[in-house]
Amino acid sequence: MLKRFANRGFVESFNSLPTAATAVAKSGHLDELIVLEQIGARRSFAREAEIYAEGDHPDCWFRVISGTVRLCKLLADGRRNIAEFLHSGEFFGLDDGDERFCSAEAVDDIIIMRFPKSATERLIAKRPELAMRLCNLTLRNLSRAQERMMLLGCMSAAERIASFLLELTERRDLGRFLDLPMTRRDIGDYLGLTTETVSRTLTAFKRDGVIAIPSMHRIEIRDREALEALAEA
Amino acid sequence: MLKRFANRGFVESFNSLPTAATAVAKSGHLDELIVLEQIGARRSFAREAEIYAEGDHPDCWFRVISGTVRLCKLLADGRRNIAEFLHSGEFFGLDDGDERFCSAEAVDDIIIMRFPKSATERLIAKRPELAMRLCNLTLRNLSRAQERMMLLGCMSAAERIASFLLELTERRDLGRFLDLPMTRRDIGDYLGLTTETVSRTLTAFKRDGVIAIPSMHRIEIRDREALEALAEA
DNA sequence: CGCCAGTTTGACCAAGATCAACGCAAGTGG
DNA sequence: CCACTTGCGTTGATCTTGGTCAAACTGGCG
Repeated sequence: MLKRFANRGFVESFNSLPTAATAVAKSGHLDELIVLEQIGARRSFAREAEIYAEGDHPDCWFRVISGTVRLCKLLADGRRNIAEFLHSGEFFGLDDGDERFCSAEAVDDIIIMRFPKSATERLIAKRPELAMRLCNLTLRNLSRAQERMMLLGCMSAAERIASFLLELTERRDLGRFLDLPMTRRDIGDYLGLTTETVSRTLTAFKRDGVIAIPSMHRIEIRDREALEALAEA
Repeated sequence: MLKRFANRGFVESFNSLPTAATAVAKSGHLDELIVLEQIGARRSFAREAEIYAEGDHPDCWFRVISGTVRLCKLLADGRRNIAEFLHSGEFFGLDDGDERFCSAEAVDDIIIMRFPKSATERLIAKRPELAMRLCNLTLRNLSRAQERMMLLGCMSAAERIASFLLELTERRDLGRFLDLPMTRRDIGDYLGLTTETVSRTLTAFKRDGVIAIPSMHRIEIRDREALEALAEA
């Protein structure tokens, strides 16, 4: 298990951005990640299970080992927004203050690593660099959130879906084939669209030969150029 | 010490949330603010001036002393999204990585405090708590971004405008009267609406007696209840 | 085999965008 | 000091996108 931390691949996935890996590798702080591992405990959740609810007291944070997690916010009348999908290697739940800002739910069957806040704080007291590390991770998340505000505020349905597909391929580089563990409704709530519009747009992309849909939860990128043109119109 | 991390007094004052004054007095963290002050330099910018551009190398961060700042993202074809408005007391520009995620511009004439990144890092080396503090500030910003993704993804024009007006009164508690330093276009780009829709919606609110518009950049909240009902429909 | 949740498809509708004209107030220059 | 310009805001008419409602379809799974 610790072997995974010695490997650059892990570090990369931890931050899920390329520059993080080199930064960590150069700074020689791999040992901290191992320490972090020591205070973490594995837990698994079934599809659709709630990991925590909005408003809960945040006493720990998590890293996804396998599967996909969604962070949700609900409005009184049931309208839902998915703030973020988290894939394997990504972290979530590092909320400040007394209440969770979002709820966290398992999209499919998942395994996650749980880090108690108290143990993290003790670790930070010993190794203050870790605070800076967490700060940078949070800044990354903020930057992604800003990206998505742009998407929600400015983009058409087709542009949103194209961006979404490209985001997925970039965050989990699986080549041309992409699996979508989430439902059309999840995608809609993530992109500010209805299931119908998501479905129609995907069908249109298929008709135009941009993608293929071998099965409901699987998509093949057939024309990445076209998708990129659609995304950054 | 760990207790101090949990204490939100400083963070609140720094973000100019309502309880600011009392929180600072109680928390006894003024010393750190003073230290921070020592590495900062005052700078002023005229209305519409650019503080930094998207893609610039981030070598410093800022706190607003007076006036209003906007963080913008642009799409190739000119569509614009305003990621955030920053008012006096609030901080911005703490970007991770090699590039600014957004550009920063002065909405009106402003005075800001500039903190070089290098000096901040030296300060953090001496006072590691500061890193945790900055992390919490960033988490606050992230939480606000999530709030706004909900707004952009789920809400009608009227709900967005109502939320916007309430957000302003909460962030800068000036009683019933509210001044809007930004243009209708800025508001539109912040809320994912056009100027026309912003204008029409404000006019509708005025017609219904919810607000009054004594001058173009000034609004009076006449029926806060109604506004709150509209915002959280 | 039949049920059920999720998906797709179609017809219709409405919110907000777009296009266009006009109003108004703050400069600007003669 | 006043005509002129200019930029922003408001208002109205029309159009488009995506939402809504409803029905049919599909693929797992007991």
